[in-house]
Amino acid sequence: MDQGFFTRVYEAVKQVPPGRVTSYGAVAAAVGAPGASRMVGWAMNKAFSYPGFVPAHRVVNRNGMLTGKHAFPNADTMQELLESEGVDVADDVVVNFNKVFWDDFNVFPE
DNA sequence: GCCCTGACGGGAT
DNA sequence: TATCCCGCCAGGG
Repeated sequence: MDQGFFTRVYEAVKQVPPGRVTSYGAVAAAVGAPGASRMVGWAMNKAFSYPGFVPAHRVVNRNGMLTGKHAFPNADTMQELLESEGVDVADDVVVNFNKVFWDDFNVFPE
């Protein structure tokens, strides 16, 4: 049941628990599209149009940098949300990214 | 229906 | 180790 590539990405991102962050590549691989990290970011941009809450702010690039903060109402919203969940962010970059990194996705059976 | 862009990632230099 | 270039897939003009 192909609900759409984006939907699959949203479901994966929604699996990320608060206080934890993941990378686009990890999500892409989780949905069965390793390398399509760009698609993940593109989907996140549309995440606000998706019903339900998609923690797009918990998805950063592999450097831990908040590259998508511009997609939020305010450029600081993404950072504020992360800090609010216990994720330390400094200069648009997740501190201790290696510690808060989360990739225990529930792999989809296809 | 073609071309370009886009919240990235990895390999090569 | 840092920087550059190419490739992923889908959407929009």
